[in-house]
Amino acid sequence: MSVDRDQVLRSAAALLTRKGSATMDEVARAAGISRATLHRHFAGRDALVRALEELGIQECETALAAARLGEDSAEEALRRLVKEIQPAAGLLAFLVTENQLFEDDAQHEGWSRLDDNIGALFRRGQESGEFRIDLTPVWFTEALYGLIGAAAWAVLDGRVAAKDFTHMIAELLIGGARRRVEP
Amino acid sequence: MSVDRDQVLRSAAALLTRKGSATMDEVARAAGISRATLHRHFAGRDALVRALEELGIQECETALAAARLGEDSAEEALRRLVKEIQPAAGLLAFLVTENQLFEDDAQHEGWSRLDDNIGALFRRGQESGEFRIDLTPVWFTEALYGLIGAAAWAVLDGRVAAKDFTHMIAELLIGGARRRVEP
DNA sequence: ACCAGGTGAGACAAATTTGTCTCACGAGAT
DNA sequence: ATCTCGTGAGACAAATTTGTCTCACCTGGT
Repeated sequence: MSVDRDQVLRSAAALLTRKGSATMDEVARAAGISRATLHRHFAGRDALVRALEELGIQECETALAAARLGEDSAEEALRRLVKEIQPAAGLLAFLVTENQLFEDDAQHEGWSRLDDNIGALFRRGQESGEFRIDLTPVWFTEALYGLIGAAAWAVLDGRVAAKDFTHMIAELLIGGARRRVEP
Repeated sequence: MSVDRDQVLRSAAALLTRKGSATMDEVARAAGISRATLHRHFAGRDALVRALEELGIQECETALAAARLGEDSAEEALRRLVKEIQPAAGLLAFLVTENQLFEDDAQHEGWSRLDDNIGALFRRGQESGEFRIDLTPVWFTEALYGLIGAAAWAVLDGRVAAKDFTHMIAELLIGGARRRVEP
């Protein structure tokens, strides 16, 4: 029976998210295949990580497209983005810790495209008066990534409920911790 | 001349934050010492990581003590905490990615102590009416760690200015992205 | 001058991981 | 029934990393 490449990547992501130092053998066993087969599909560990990077970027781009960042208010668009990106959160949490991907000067073009699109969303929110202007869109973007990673880890460890994922991130990012006075 | 153990740990943290897969040889060279000397001070890679964990916990505890989390408003205390914890941010960013530290059931007791203290701060803010109650103290705590890590990485990559560290984290965490209407 | 302690450089074996290969097996197609 | 393709299992060498050891050197104190 032929191996489902996508399923292998997803189980690899799940394992590597928990244990970034997992060997090719462990990755193979986690996917339920032999190391030989894993090597037939991915030339080596580098190729595997690169494939995971591709998958992560692709899932993020899908999420961005589905979130229609240019429509409605920036706040609503941001909530949609967080909701749509949740399935990719675990993979994303792994990729951001894989600093091997960023240590060489030539990082994947997909990340800058994503950064630009998300940054543009925050900029739109600032220009429309929704968002504060004393924090930069770049920081908002980085903070979004950081919160997604933190939430993914907290869910994995069982410290917070998975169903609260979207609410936790979006509410904190948009409204912060301060109690809002009823209008 | 005797080696400054603390300085070795700090340079190791700086290197491992950028490249988590650095070998003992690279760590030694980064510290300006030989691999033999590095081994004389830290029995192996595990011992080195554990020592970094100890250092990180200790620095966080120092920061917590200096921030006097029980005094003034929770918001003011939180701002002090972020400010005091900034020197440990890089080390912290490395430690949270070192999931080796958490994969065994017996994690360092120091982390739970820190979590408890920080969680208590957020709970105090909720009970005093400063902070919203639809997000849990646990999530606030995780989000703080996530934002600290994200900020540390962004500063390392030059995407944001180091001098904005405290302001970025505290403002986003406390006030969120939404523009506040003048009272 | 002498000594003691700490260090650097290098050699070495052991352990681990990786990449490649061969061979046998089994499911599905013809 | 036969063929073919993909897979599992295992062997194997190469590369990497680690841990340990020895020896020479240097510096500070006596």
